[in-house]
Amino acid sequence: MSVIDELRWRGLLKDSTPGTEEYLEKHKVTAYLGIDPTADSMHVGHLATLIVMKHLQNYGHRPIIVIGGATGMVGDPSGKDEERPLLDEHIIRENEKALKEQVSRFLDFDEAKPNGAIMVNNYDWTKDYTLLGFLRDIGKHITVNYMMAKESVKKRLEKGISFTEFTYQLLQGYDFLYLYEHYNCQLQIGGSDQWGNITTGIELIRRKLGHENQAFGLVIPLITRADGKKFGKSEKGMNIWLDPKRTSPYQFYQFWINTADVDAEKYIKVFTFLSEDEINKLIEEHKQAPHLRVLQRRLAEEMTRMVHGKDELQKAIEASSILFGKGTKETLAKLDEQTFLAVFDGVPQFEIDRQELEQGIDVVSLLGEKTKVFNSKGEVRRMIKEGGLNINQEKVQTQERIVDTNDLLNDKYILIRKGKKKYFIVIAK
RNA sequence: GGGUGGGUUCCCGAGCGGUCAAAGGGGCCAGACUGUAAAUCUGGUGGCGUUGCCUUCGGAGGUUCGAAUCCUCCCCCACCCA
Repeated sequence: MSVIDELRWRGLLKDSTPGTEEYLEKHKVTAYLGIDPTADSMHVGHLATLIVMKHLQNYGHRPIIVIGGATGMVGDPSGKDEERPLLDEHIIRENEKALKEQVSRFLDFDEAKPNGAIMVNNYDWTKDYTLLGFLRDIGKHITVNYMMAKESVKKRLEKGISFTEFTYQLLQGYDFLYLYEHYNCQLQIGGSDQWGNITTGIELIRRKLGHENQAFGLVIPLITRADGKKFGKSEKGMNIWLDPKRTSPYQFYQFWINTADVDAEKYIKVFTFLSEDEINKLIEEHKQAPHLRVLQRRLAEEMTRMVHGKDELQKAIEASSILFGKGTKETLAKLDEQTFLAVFDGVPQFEIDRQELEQGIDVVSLLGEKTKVFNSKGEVRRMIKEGGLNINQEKVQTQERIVDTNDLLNDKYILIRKGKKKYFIVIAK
């Protein structure tokens, strides 16, 4: 099987420029993927293209990760309705460092291997380029007509697009040209929104270096959700990050566990490296007994292990079974402090004065006033009335419920649950 | 610069002197059912000392016993004309 076939059955191939498949079958190439250093961590939205890079590497091709230090300073209009804020150099450098570390978890950066991955920053070859030089060497080869025809530009003509963002595709096109010349990089990978930028690069290589120079592009489809919501966000719309400091491994695991059935079938192909046979077996198994959710479990396992490692995966599974399995007041009380904190890592925490607790406080003022777990007392009352409030896994029956030091777990914590799966911790200080 | 239509609670949007904490929809929250799913159904969705009181309808003033609703000025948005 060729790498293209592999990507195709996995649903990772949306489109590629003519001749890509044939070329990849006959040659080992160098392929590049650009990542914007807009944050100091990637999120699950970055995963799909990164995984394509890994597949390429597995098939003997060499991946280059390009940190968009320069392009990030300009801003890509693709898929954006409005002008983007610019990033300054200091932030970009900081972010680059963090991203480097993350990517090396996925790709093999072993320099000794012919297809060892490398990482570069386009700021390094762009920063000293003079305006005149750029206009003469690069701008001369591409017509404005060509640039205006791009979807990303066309969409913005009504609303307005700055010259800076208009130029973006040339800048990214130049990256491809530079990499082609210096790293023999012939393939660019991207999301489908990158098609326009990628083809500009290919066009630039051909026009500047001549027709015998072949470069290719390959884009993956937008990863969607069956319910139409944007993939890669938590219920609250927060990004699911790869950095455990931003999204705890437990939350990360839960993100995948909560995948809808139809999506799970799709995602397990896209995001894991399991074989086609194995995946088909899992899908079959899932259809036999959907309530066991083997697909979601396996997906969450594979992803958490890939991103956070075996130990963190184990902890996430344990935490989940305590929270969603037979979690009772008794099992909670048995947890030692360290395990408790690990399980509830990332759960919002609130503090309460210990002395007040010794006297006993009614739930309503504790949660609605003293700690602000809830926005108002009215909200707490409402929640109790609806039967959606639990303290240490026991349902709160009445508004008069008094909370005192007897409710403390490990003599320190009170576990609040709202609804089925929203947790809060109150800490006695 | 001229004109017209607008700015209402998280969002859209009704209200156009009292019966307005403000219809309806969306979203969100909870409950039932379930598989930590989907769909469906039910309830909730400004605050508080909750038969009541307080704050809210772009901003500031004013008229009135009483204003989201009327008047004045100002700010902002959309469209049209120059």
